[in-house]
Amino acid sequence: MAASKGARPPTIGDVAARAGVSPATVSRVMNGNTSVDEALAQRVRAAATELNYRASPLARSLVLGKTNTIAVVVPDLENPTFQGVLRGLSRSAGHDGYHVLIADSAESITDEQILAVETRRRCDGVVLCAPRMPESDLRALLPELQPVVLVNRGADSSVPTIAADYRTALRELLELLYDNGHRSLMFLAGAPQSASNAARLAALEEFRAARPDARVDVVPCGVSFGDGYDAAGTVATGSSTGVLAFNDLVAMGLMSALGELGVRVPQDVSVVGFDDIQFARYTTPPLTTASVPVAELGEQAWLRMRDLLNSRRPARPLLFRPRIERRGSTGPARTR
Amino acid sequence: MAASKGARPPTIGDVAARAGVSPATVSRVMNGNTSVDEALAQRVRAAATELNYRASPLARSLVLGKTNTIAVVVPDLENPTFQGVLRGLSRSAGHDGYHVLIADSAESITDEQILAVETRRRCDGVVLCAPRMPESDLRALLPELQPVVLVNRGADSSVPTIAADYRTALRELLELLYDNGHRSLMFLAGAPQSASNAARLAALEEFRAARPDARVDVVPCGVSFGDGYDAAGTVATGSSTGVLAFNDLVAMGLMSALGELGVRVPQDVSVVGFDDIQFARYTTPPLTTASVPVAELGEQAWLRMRDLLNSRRPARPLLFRPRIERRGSTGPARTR
DNA sequence: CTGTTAGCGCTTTCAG
DNA sequence: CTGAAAGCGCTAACAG
Repeated sequence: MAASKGARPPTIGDVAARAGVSPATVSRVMNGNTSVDEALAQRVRAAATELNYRASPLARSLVLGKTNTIAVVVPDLENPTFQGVLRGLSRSAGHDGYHVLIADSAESITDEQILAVETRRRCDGVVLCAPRMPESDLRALLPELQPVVLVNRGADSSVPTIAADYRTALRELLELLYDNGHRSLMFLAGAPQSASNAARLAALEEFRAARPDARVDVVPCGVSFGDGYDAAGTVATGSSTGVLAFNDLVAMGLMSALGELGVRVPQDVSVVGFDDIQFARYTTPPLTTASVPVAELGEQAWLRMRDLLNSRRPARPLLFRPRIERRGSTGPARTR
Repeated sequence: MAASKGARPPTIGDVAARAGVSPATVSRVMNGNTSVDEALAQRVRAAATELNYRASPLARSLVLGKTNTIAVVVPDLENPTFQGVLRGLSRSAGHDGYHVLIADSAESITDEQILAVETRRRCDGVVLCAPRMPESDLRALLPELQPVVLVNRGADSSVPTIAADYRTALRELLELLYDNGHRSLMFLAGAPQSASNAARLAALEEFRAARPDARVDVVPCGVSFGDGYDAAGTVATGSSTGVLAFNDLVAMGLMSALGELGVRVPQDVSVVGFDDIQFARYTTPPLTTASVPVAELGEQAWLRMRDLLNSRRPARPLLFRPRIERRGSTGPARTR
């Protein structure tokens, strides 16, 4: 048996002693350096196995100058988007032998920066999801964080970016409603300072320019289920026949409250969401939405990070084009 | 300005040189050791600020023998339960200045153990969520992982455990249906080997013993939306008036498919879920379920871990009693 | 091919 | 109160 009670883990010295060689030789064997006599190598491996030896990642990291760990900082672990990014990132990084340190800033924008810097020092790079961080703060932060990959948020071209094309997707959702005869639309906006909200507003502008006969009201709302629920009154009393929720959560909250108010979807009002979270296809009616492949975002973020870590030039910035999922929550416009 | 292009981070030596003191003194100042002359301390702090110096966590960890990091290993980051545990854990550990390393075993039971051991070495302890790991493997693993906290799974009393009381909660759901006149019940079972499935089956046994006039069929199903969806046929053609889904996901999938089949909930069949995930209250009809405070599970896991790390005797094992949320998906039994 | 030596960046006796 | 020196566990020249 190896480890007994409270025993400190065996060191490379222990293995060396047991195998009757120097620590350097043990190191060579453990790292697959072939320039070691096979007989010796055998002895070393045997000793290592008997002692259940594993090199201390800490010590290796210190001398190698790399931790084999990356950090991901997210504003909110409760948000399905970041959960998906984390999942994709964690899986693909793990696949390449990398570990993931997670930093949840709990929406605190000030903490976020400190957190990012502090976390950065414990690992080899950081994947940053910071949709609300002011542009200027971000610029100041980025150099300190390198290597860094940005998710769902642009910067100068010096830092790799993975993002979903919120603008184009919302534009397509607007067109979908328009094609169904809707001329009076309502957009339930998310966090005013967020990058993805800005992208959506840009889509609105494009749409207004292209479709002067349509009208789109912007109503401040929020990003959560409850926010959508609370917006039902505004929707019910308004004259819009089509509502674009900031995301699926908002759309689901809205539909739920609409149902209680006796407003029928899609007969009375069409509703579209955004993200295509796991539950969107199972609401009643199933939600029309733009499908954002969040796990792939995370996966691609890792691929970029991996390039950076290997001092390869990272692949070009990726702008995922969400797929429009047309389901039961949208239908022809009805005169109200 | 401090850091310029590609500059390596300043070391304690750099600060010492700039302040005209020894590294030891810098160390003392940075660690709040008061036995340093205030004038010197000022100079050191000034130098540190100018250089934007921060002690390398890596080097500190090596010499201090602690990383200020814990790991959490989960079988699946897609599962809302583990997402919640992670969230609660991350927030509360972060609050105490600890970092969280995440290991997603992607349901691979073999990898899980290797992953756990490997991850353990990079940090000070691990919170283990391993509902499917065979008992014997777990016992063998635990000593290597110490300090360790177990979530939703018991072990000998030597290791702190946080769990939800699945048995009692399912028992209460069974009684709820019984009290509504249901005598023919169906349980859609989850992963056969999982600890929480076993707890639910135990509840079934209790119920059968206490209510001999009721009948409960166990149907293998699964844990996901799709699994519930696929079970609708069995439910629709069966004679049960009440269905207990393994969890909310399954219940939602089931209700969705039931709707398509023209089976009304709760008029034709009552459905209960389990977990009370964020969306459960917004399904149509809203889902009756047992509310498991997943984030609190994570939070309490951290509290236990913190005790362990400070070599305090951890607080007693915690068994969260889920709260029954009675909503619209359950009603009086109907003769079928 | 293998051992010796010198660090990685920090903390901590131990002297002075 | 402060500095010199040793060492956390490992790897990477550099000799032999």
